[in-house]
Amino acid sequence: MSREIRRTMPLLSMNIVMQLTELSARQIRYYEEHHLIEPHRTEGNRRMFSLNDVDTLLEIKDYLEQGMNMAKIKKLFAKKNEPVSTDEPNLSDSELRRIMREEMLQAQRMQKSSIRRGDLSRFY
Amino acid sequence: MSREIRRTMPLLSMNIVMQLTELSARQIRYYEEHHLIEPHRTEGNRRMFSLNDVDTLLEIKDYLEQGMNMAKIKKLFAKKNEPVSTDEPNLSDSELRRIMREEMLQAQRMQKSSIRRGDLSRFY
DNA sequence: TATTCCATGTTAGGAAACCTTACATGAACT
DNA sequence: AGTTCATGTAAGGTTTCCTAACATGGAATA
Repeated sequence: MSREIRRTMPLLSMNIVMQLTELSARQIRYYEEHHLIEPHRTEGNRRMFSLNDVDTLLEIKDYLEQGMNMAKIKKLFAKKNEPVSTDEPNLSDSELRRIMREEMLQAQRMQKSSIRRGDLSRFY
Repeated sequence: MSREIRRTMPLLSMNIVMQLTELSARQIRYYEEHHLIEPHRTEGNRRMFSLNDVDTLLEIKDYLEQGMNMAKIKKLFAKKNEPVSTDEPNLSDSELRRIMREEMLQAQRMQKSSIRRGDLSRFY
């Protein structure tokens, strides 16, 4: 399974994205308001983020820390996402999850070790 | 970030693990009771699973479908985590591939995907 | 300087998701 | 028939997340 697919699957809840990005929920929702990310929603309306969303958030964070404002960031992202456009077939969600499972099955994992809360942002 | 760390990070909530594994919450908790997985907990006592946990759950599921009971599965996992043995072939590879094939034929998940058309075209 | 704007904090009220515990059930053994 | 096993289900409680609204402090601007 390709890396890209893995990275676009909506796997992560708000809680964990806050930890991975060290952003507040308010900030994350604000950036969504500005259409910089568009997280998936569960049936119950909970946001579910992909790893790509996390990447984007980290990028936004970085730009803001550099003094860029939302308007500029928006333009920057607009340019980034512009060029490619074709009409391709869509894959169903179930297919995506199937692919995900496949990938996981192939992994040869041997041992677990637990990671303490708070370690995540350091490693990401 | 190393692969090991990626796979042991507790990123996933119950909800998404149920979807990835097609197991019920009851089942997942039951396997935890039997110490086959030990998901992390948030401060509020919510389970957070790693990709390795998902992997383990899929393995359990397969064994159960093959008619194995928990006692045997436990022993199997115990052996697996023992120091490496030189002779015996790894049967889980072919088994895993079998599950994969089975699951490919399956479908119908509940959640709609946030993955936009275009993201997958490069890979299919 | 005063005003407005921007990015974020905070609070409130409600809903969804998850928790544990306990009891129910049907299939497979004994 | 009784027991065990794996799972379902229900109840009652807690945590996490939601939206909406208002608050705020610093920057930009009039």
